[in-house]
Amino acid sequence: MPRRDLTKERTAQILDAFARCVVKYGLDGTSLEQVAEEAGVKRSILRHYVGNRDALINAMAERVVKKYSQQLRMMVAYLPKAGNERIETLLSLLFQPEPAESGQETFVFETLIAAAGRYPQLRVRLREPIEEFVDTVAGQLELVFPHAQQQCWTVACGIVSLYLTYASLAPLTLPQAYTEAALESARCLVASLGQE
Amino acid sequence: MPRRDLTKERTAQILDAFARCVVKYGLDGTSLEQVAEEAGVKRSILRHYVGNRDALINAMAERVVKKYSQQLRMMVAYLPKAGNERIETLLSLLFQPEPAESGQETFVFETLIAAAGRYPQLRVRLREPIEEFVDTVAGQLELVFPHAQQQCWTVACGIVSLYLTYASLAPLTLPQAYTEAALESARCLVASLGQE
DNA sequence: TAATAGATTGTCAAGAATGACAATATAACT
DNA sequence: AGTTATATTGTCATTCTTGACAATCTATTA
Repeated sequence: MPRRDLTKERTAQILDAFARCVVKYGLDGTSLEQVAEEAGVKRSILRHYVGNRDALINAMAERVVKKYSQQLRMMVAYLPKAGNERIETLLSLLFQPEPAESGQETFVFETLIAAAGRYPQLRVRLREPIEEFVDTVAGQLELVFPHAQQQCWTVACGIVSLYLTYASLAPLTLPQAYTEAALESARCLVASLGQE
Repeated sequence: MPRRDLTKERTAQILDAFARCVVKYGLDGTSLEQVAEEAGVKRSILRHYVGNRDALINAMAERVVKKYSQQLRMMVAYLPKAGNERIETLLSLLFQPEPAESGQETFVFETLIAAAGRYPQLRVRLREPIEEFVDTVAGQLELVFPHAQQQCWTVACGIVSLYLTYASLAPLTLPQAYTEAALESARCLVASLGQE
């Protein structure tokens, strides 16, 4: 007899709006009113479905983490099976010149990381996707370089680091040479695995 | 006949306080009142010497950029003269487990970068120290590997990227293994220069 | 069609943040 | 000691932000 439950839709709608606001005004620079307006709802609706600011931030972190994990899995699924090509494709996907829609995604992610110092709940929650990222890349490397798993993990760490900087410096709009250098460095790390 | 000009002292005092506040509450999460309190002055003083929020942010960016440049120069001056040792010392200085006082410094720097999207003045101003950082590292590498300057620059980009991630993930307090992996990756990049 | 649970809107009050400016105090110099 | 330029303090009005809650609307089902 009750009415259809809109919780999921509304929540998604609001969190997406929040993400866009974070890009525009910063995590602490956005008021709930702005988020509501961006989402096209009244602030009372926001309050009803998500709650206060803390709840909003936690919910968004949860959403970002899930999306990140999904994208990662999709990327791995998309890779060709041939060994060498597989790694090269992985790298070119990570360091493609247009992070496109993923750009906002990653920016929000980095913003949350930077805020982890003040929102301790985030610290715990955000470690996981980083570890997953590194482990996934390491796993792919091990497929091609089954000897020396230790070094695969180290290189994976390096690649992820390079990628994260590449993403976090995006707001500065540095010349493309920097991106290319990041990709080149990543290739260099991979190459080091084949030499011993 | 007038009174002594305190502009420099007060400004420094206020900007340092602002930096500490940014760590605690975020760039947009700190009110001018908080900054004033942290600095131990009235808000009117802050307004008198620095101005409104935009002026405060710009002034801090200026200060951070200068400090960064200084620290970089000091670090280079401190390096031993012997070629190989020189690079190794540089790396261990960058990736030392305790970024110590530099920790806050770098965090503020990254915060400003992340905000560059919303404060276009920052975008222009913050490119410079990044470029200087890369060029300086590249210069050091060229001392040891004078052939192939192109590759020195690429590797320098990689090292700086690794360092920045290492610094930006600090709020997550990841296991030390990640730091070590970053250092190891940096060494690996340097090693690649000696092989051709 | 009537009942119900949930969606949606509106409004109010308390508090925080900021900008502006008047007023006072004080060090330095003649 | 008096003058002067600057330091410092205090306060007011305006706007923004948020939390709370009452009131209304509407889809769904019996």
